[in-house]
Amino acid sequence: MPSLSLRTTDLPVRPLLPKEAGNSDPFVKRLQNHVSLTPSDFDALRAVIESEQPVKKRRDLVLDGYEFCKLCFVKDGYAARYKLLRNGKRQIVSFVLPGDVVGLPGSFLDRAAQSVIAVSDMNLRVCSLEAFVALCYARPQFALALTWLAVQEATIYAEHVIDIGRRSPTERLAHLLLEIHWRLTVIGIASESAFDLPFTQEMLSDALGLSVPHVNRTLSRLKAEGMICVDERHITFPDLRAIRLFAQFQPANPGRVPAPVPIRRQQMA
Amino acid sequence: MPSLSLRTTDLPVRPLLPKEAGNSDPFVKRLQNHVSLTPSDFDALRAVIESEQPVKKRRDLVLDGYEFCKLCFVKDGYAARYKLLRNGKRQIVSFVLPGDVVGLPGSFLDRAAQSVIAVSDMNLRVCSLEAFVALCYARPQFALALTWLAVQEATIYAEHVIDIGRRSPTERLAHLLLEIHWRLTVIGIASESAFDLPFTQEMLSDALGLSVPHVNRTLSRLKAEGMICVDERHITFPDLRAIRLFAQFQPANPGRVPAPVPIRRQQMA
DNA sequence: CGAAATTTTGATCACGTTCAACTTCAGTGG
DNA sequence: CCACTGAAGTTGAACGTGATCAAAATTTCG
Repeated sequence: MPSLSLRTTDLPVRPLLPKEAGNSDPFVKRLQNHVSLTPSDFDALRAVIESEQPVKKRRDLVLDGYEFCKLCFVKDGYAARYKLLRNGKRQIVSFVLPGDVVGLPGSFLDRAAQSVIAVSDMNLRVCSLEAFVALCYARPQFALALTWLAVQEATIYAEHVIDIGRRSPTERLAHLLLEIHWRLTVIGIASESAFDLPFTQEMLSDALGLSVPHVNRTLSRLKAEGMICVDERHITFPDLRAIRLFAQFQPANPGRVPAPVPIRRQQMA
Repeated sequence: MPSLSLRTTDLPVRPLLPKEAGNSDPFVKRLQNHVSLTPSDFDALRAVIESEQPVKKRRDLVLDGYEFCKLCFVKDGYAARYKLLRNGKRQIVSFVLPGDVVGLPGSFLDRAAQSVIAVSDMNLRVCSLEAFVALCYARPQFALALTWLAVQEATIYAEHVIDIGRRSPTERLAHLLLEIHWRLTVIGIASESAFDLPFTQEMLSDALGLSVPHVNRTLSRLKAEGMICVDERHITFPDLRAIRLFAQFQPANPGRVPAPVPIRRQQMA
């Protein structure tokens, strides 16, 4: 059984959230999609980060059923949230990309409801939930940004429910590929109509509720119909609009948090 | 096409969040599962509520693709979040129970990603997202409570993904019934091992990604195996532990928000 | 290089959909 | 009071999709 939790004392502390973090760090980038952060906010955020953790491919980061109370901001690398069932089947609930938070939602529950496994080598920035909550009390914009992230998470899950429940296998796969592409675009590591798929067909099948052979055939079908081109793991959409229409994909855009208007002025409006 | 949004001027304003709200209102009850609220907090919450809205059965509260920027706290009644697909199929993403928030997650996006329809007559307490956010800036505990609610929402969705993706129809249906039972228990309108199901088999089928006849047969199967008893819409679990084990149902318990420790003391710990 | 993981292809079959008919029941108006 | 309507639940027969199992081809990695 893989070890339960990250031991934050494993490694010497490295430079955390370097000065140019505003531009480079994918988590910060996502925060800034929702709220404006002052230099002082950056300092405060930097202060709650305990350590930077490298993680090896195939390591479990969170284990279903165990308590986990860290927030890990993914600096780079990929992971998957999944649940193993009694019958041996596995359902992948969502893919974790750079800028995502491992421990959202797991760390908010008394015990995690799913496991999270690294599907590539990763680098995480770790902080305790307690410290982050303290930050939220001091600077409510972080609490609101966190709400927005949680909402975005929920929205993605909702689309997965729709995919698996009622979309045909081709639509389903197309939709998932478009989702991944979109999320990679947001953090700036995909071009406008192509991306490198970091997941195997087995993972796709466990995410889509299909069998591996069927995912393979469905992938071929998308290729044959000219909706995608595949070279190794590099996926290109020859006509992005067309495939988005086909899969009914709408990028879910959680807007910005309304500005912190003083209550008094707001009541006048 | 049903009308887009609640017009908050339709009706004279009724008494909002009555004094005994602390005990009776299901939304307040859920908030208090996560944070402690002072009388002053109650006043502030009451102040952001614009109106109380009755809604008729079968009315759409939110329409997929349109902007919606209210938060509606469900006082009583039931609703369903769903998406209509091109092929005419419908996927229900989640059921909305008393104490839930219509507009979570819809109102946080530039345009709602799903529709919400009332499946019974309902009563809602409405406030604007903007006003609630202002409240969150002034009193961060509301922002954190909101985060916790969003996380809980995401957790429920994740279970739906697992249901639909990899659980057998019987497990799936059992799991959904247990989820509804559990959520009704939390707000105090279900007994320990029985509840009144507010949804039709057609809705269950659209939530589970199954056909209506199959839901019917699956329901019969659960009855035949003695896992549930059904009288009209009243469901009883003769052996709650057994069926929870069978469906691998774990009530997801989003704990309390860590107390607002002053930063200084926290660093000493 | 050898071993393991991943992708690809094929044949068979079970499960759940589809379609259709029928029942029951509540509400409504003649 | 009864006929009519529409919603909800129930049952059966036929069909098709996608799972399952198996094996080979290919790639990745230690």
